[in-house]
Amino acid sequence: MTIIAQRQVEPRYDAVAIDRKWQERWEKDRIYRVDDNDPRPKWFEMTMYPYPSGDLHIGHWYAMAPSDAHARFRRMQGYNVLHPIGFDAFGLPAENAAISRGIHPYEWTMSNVENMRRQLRSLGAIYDWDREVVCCLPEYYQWNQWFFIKLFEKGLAYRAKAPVVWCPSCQTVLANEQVLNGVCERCDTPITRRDFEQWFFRITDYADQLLDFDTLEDWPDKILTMQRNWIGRSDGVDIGFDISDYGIEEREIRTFTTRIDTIFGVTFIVLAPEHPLVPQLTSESRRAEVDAYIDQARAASEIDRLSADRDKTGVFIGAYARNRLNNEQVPIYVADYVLTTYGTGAVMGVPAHDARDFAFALKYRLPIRTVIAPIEWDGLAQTEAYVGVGFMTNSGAYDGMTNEEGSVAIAREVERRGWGRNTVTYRLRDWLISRQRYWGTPIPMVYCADCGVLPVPESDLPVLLPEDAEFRPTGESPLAINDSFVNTVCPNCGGPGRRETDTMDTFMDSSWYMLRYCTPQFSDGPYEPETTGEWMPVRQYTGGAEHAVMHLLYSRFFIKSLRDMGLLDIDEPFLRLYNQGVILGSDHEKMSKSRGNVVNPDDVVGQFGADAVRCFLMFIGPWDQGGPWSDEGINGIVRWLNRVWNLMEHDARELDAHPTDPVAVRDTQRILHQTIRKCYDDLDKFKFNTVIASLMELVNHLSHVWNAQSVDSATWNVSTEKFLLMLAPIAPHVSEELWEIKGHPYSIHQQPFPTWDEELAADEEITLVVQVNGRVRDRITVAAGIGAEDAQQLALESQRVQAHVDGKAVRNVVYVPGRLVNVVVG
RNA sequence: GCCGAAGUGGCGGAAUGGUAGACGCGCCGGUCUCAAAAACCGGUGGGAUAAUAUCCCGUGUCAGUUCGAGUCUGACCUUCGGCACCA
Repeated sequence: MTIIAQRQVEPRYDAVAIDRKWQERWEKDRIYRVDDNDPRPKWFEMTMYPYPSGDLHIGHWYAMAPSDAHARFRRMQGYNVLHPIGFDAFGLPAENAAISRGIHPYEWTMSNVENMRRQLRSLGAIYDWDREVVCCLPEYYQWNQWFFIKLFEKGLAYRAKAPVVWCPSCQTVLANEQVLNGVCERCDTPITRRDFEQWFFRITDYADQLLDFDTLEDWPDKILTMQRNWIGRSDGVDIGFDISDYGIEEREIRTFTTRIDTIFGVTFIVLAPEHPLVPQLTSESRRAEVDAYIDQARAASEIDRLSADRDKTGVFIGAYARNRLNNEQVPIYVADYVLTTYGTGAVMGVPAHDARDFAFALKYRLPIRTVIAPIEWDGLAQTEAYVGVGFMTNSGAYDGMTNEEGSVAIAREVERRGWGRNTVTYRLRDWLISRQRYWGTPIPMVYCADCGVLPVPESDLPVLLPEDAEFRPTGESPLAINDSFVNTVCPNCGGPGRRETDTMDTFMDSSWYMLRYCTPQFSDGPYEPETTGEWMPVRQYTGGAEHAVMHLLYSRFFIKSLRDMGLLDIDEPFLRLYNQGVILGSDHEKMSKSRGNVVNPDDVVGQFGADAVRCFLMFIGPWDQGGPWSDEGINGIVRWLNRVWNLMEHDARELDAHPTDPVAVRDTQRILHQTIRKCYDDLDKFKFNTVIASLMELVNHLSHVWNAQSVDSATWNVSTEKFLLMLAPIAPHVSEELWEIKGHPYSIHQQPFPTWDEELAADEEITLVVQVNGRVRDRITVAAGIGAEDAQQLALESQRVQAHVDGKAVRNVVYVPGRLVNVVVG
């Protein structure tokens, strides 16, 4: 034990026994069971479900405890609240654990789920366990398959070649996280890329709809910005450069540009290394060099390739393309800063007006021709790319126009001549669904030599994941070597067929799990439409900001596609979103075993009880900012709950033996009602840290009046009762126990949240700050409703103000009602 | 690199453009005790000063807007998060 641990404050009540007592009682009485037919308005509040990694981390508590407090608050506001929990149970870690420990992924996952269920129960949350969703079970994943087929039938699922990261030594596909500095994490072999036929969802068909956030009620601006940037809509022109001289099928290279106004400045063309025209256009004398370059480029990650810091590299392929606007022949290069996944995979190089092209031209000594003249241009050679506005120059008939005018005019001309067209490009790419792995939902498709690619008939679902599959890396996709799985019959002709052996991305599971929570036992479809329609959309979603662009975009796409298939009549899955931050170790670093700063929730809950841990996590700081755990800091919360316990144990009748001070009664009343108002507002906004701070202030005040015996028992009883109700959502066990001790009827969690009276919360007197030239010089106590003239007069009469005015002329007096007077002199 | 966020006492943090540092930790002093812990009471940004009088400085840096800036604007510095097969 460390010195700090010895100084730990202990609860003065048996926290563990109270936790257990009430968790069992609530379970027995099923007070958190959610009834679809409850007449109160429905409120669906979800927190992102956890991956069953093994043990509940304090980070899970940080995500779950405050969201439970918020959901409890909504319950106390009179809503029928659905606040469910489940497990995101497919995924790579189960397979890694299986490989390293020889346990089947199913067993590893389900034993983790079992353990985490127990740990999650210790939170004392309002989860209705009858609605738990575990998505690696066939009852769940069969509907992934059902949805996949629906999307396929709708034309939203298609197959195309796509590169995967490949380890040539292990002969297996790697996830990005299995690659460390360009080598395989298992065997240190440099990685390569291979093209596989894989399944995609056409999320790009929904790009513009996904950019429309109008029907969302409250999402953080930063998430909207990240989604907007991720989708990356660019308006520009798709324009062809003529290559008809080469006698190949393609007669032009299609490029995409947002700066068609700079087309007269094109001095080269760059193709992505993966561009299909590269092998066809490369001259024989350049082929060896080009091929070597492509091999090297394909090993690099996209992040590296796009890095502007990195030296631009490329190779001339020995071919030229003609710029139709000025009939110039420009050289064609292959370079890895151009990506095949964006635009057309080819760009026109305009070094004078694009920073990347400028760096490239400098390196390969390509001409740099200014075609947009900056205002007050000195005509000298450029030392960097000029991306601003200006006048068209060196641009034939367009010279003298502003570049905005030139842009419109050139685009019109290009379109008229049939050389190109106005178009929109997105950075967003289609959603790659296929994973060459075992532990996921089998993709329900069959390949027949005669009939082609066919979906498994609905009546044959689910396509079960075979239990006996070899999931260790062998160079093949795990399901591909399982003959009894692969071999099937064609659903069309009855002849031999082969099953698809890839599984689905786990983001498929999380794209619709909110629907399953509404009617989790329903067996005739993924969800029962009527009840689900009553709960959906989710009114409040909480989770980490790391899901800003993938999960949250995929589920939005999913719901919109279901709507368009007539399966559910809503536009968005989540109306409000709140992102909690990250809990750090007490050393302010991310928690990790190697740093030794990991906090085990079972340990601290066993020592202080669930409520102290819940409250401390909420008290650390603003929930969206995260913050460091502190072994010393939790003492403050334990001490506070002890003080609360003390106060609640007092016998209020003792107060009536002493004279009552009307000022103390009025102060108590006012502070109580101000606290209710503050808690109500701040709980609504997830500002738990200030909720607890204001409850502490109320407790401090109640301690003072108890010590002074200055209020009557009625005032005391009203105050303590309302205090406990405000404590209930954040500390459900202690508040329930004290509620019982004070003789109130079970359960505190079925009571409404207290309301405040504005008149009782109002201040009669306020402190008016008096400034001279913006510096505080005096504070005067005045009636709350004081008028401007009286306030200004009082301020000017102040001795301290007079000393600073010091005979100088008063030029202005600013009065902010209820706040301050600022006397401006000089 | 691109995109996003954040910088306030010894520490976590509070503050509709209007008293900077609420609340808590820690620390200091006191009460209680044989003693310690716990508990309770009081103090606690820095500096000048005999002073709880008064004055000056103070919210990453430098400018700006304003009667008034932690808060708004611009530039810069630092730290953190995401970047499409971790989920």
